[in-house]
Amino acid sequence: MFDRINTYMINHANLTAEELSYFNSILQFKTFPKKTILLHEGEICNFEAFINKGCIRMYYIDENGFEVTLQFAIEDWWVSDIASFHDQKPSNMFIETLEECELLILSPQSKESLLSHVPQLERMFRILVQRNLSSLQGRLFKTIATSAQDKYLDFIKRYPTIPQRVPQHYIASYLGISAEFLSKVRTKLAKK
Amino acid sequence: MFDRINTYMINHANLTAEELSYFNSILQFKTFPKKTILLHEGEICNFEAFINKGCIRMYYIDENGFEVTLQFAIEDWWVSDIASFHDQKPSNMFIETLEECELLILSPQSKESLLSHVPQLERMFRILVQRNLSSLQGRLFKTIATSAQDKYLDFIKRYPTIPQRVPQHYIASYLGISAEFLSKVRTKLAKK
DNA sequence: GGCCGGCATTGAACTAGGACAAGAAAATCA
DNA sequence: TGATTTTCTTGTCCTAGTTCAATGCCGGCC
Repeated sequence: MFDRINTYMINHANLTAEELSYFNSILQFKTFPKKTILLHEGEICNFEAFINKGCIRMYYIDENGFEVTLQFAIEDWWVSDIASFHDQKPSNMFIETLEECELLILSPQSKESLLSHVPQLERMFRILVQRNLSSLQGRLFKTIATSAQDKYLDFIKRYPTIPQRVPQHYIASYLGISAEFLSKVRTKLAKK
Repeated sequence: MFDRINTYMINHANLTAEELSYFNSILQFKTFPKKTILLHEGEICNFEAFINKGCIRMYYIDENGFEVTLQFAIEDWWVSDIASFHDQKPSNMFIETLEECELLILSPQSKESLLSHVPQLERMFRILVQRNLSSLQGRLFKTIATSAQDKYLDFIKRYPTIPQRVPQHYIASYLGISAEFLSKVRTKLAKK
């Protein structure tokens, strides 16, 4: 149950055996069926979840029902709306399972106590957020500067396993193009 | 010289008088003329700079010379390519002054020693990055989901002082639209 | 096995925004 | 002050991507 996350922790921080077992003790293990909405717009996000198994999507919806996928997340990723989690304010995104999921969950209180017991994890979480920020910066650039085709090619290169796991129209909504146009891009690519 | 940053620090962390003066002691004060490139693509970013005075732009350029402005920053902002700064790896962005600037600078070493002397600042920097991440998430959404006009209106609402300080075509490159089209959007808005 | 709902494809008509070009206006500087 | 460079505007034509609608497809479920 903790294999995956412990391997992860060993690679991302160096904790003593006691620290690691304390960490494990405060995690809550939960499973969720496919298509469960873990966070609704307007709710406060009270989890920071490590994906032990499964696939999750974070997305926004505007007034007209237009969806933008912010992120897909699979095994070994942390998922949360950090702004909402951290400031305990209503989120403006949705988080939804795309497959049956096994999650290891930190609540705001357990994270708080984790950080006070193991202060060096402050650093790991900071780095996690930094990485996230930096890759989002790069993505914004590509979203603005490149064609639909290049975005798609870049996507399958960066996330080669995702297309097998999630419906294609969600990928379109990640790339910021319509599902129909993604289909056209793909058939054009296939002809080469 | 330290007024502005000390006010900032008092609002964002609570340090003792000694900690604050230690903090001041490791900052390096520097001024730069307008249009100085502080960081070139390919270089390692070795500063995290607090803007005491002036205005700065961070941007990407693609192979065809197409520019995307990632961020404008003015007084009270921190500016850096954190990924490059933190991992000491080449940056893929540019950072440039748009006005004459007064900066208070942390080097990687001084930040390191700052964090080991005043570990609670780890938290302040993490929160800074989190805020940044969260606002970038919102921006990506708007970039994809809204029209040029709405993006522009949103921009002047969020950053009302920026349009007076920076050339309009840079704003266009922030919004992800052409300078010409921004001009058309503006004349259309002016007619109402 | 048949039906149903989500998903992908394709085509035709349309549009937001881009590219280019040429001036006008404003800022910079000697 | 005038000269030069940078910025902004306006018009025309063009295209990448959208919207809408129709069709087919696959997988799940009774």
